[in-house]
Amino acid sequence: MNYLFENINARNQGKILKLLESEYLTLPKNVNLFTIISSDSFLGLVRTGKLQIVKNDYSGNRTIVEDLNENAVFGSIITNLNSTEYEVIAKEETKIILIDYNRLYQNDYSKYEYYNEFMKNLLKILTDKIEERNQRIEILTKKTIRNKLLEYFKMLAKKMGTRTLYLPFSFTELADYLAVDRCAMSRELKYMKEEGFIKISSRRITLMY
Amino acid sequence: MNYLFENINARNQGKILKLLESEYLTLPKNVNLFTIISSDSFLGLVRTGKLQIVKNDYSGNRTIVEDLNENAVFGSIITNLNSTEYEVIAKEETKIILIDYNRLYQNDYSKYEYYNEFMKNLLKILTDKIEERNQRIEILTKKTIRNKLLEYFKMLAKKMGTRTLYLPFSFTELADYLAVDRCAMSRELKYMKEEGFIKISSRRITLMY
DNA sequence: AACTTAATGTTGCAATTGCAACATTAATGA
DNA sequence: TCATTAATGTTGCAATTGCAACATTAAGTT
Repeated sequence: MNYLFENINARNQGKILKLLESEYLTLPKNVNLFTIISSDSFLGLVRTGKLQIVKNDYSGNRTIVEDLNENAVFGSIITNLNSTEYEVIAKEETKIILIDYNRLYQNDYSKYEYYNEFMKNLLKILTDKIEERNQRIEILTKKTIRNKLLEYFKMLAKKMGTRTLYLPFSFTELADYLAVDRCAMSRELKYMKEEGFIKISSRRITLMY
Repeated sequence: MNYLFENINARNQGKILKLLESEYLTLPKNVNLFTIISSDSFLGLVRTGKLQIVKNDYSGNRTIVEDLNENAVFGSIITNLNSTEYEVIAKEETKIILIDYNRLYQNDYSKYEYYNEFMKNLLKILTDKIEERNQRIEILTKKTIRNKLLEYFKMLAKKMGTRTLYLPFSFTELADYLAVDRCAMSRELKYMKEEGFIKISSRRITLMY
């Protein structure tokens, strides 16, 4: 995964963080970031731990918008957090850095040679995010649960380079990701097993085609 | 819409374009960019005209991936074009600039004060693209055609600030965008009209709720 | 270990949808 | 203008799906 401070030494990292008025924060497990801060105009970086961006819509549904691990970048620049519907939850104790992103645009830092490197890194990260979204759209565009599953498996298998893949999340979360009813998905997976298309043992799935 | 050369004067624009080994191209109407060039590692900018990125999948389906108007930015940085499945078609005579995007990452241009501005602009554009994708995902995640339509209308109405909105594309394309069967969508729109939810006259839609 | 909560599996049934086939209207171009 | 192509509208029907309700198993907590 691309890292925001790739090719920037510790000293210059420090300078950038100071320049951008960033702050360090430690989120205890299960705590929502917005119970600690109120602004959403930041660019966040996960230093250690895991976060989850969760949306609670008006009808009480809870959806995972994004899973964030070490080095992941988040914030309104990527996902609109500008609404009380969103929570940023620490899945375990998590250390983050928050950068005031208005400052990214306000000033001209071109005199600092390392700042350009930083911008290039950020660019790569955003490109990855777009790719991620495109992939999900590609999947959501399929018309049947089976085709969504197959597209998703294909993508994972390609990423891993094998016909055996490990789901990065639970079946409940997978159903969410594919935007289908969990029970209907469970049924479809059963059919696919019965037809010999796939083998499943817990989160390991083997493609037989 | 954000523009790649916002706040950069013509002279510096020229310098950037030279620095990045960009080239000018004019695409005649209905011509596919990839019949003219073969590389896909460019960052494209539409100067005048209209482009459409179209995907032809293995089963012969043709989908519009993206509509690009004046000042729009495109390329593999945003949509993966690395496959013969994709076409970049000019809907009318279109003038574009192609920038070799490997050069964006390879060199350090921080000594050029305007380059930083350019990177900031690019950042904003990518942020917009992510937002666009997030919006579509939000819509595709709805489980019924009606809810997809309502979410889409809501979004458009919000953008326009009125309860009357103009579809930016045809119903056939809308069905594509929502990833539903056109006929089924047409039926659902009929029901919504009958129930007094909306009024439709050609591409103008009025929300009655 | 005992308890609680979350995840998974299963199924009947009604609602929604895709598909196919066709009619009608609008847009395009020679 | 006339012809051709594209877009839209309509509907029956079968397939797919969401929903609800419940059983079972796994995971997490004290």
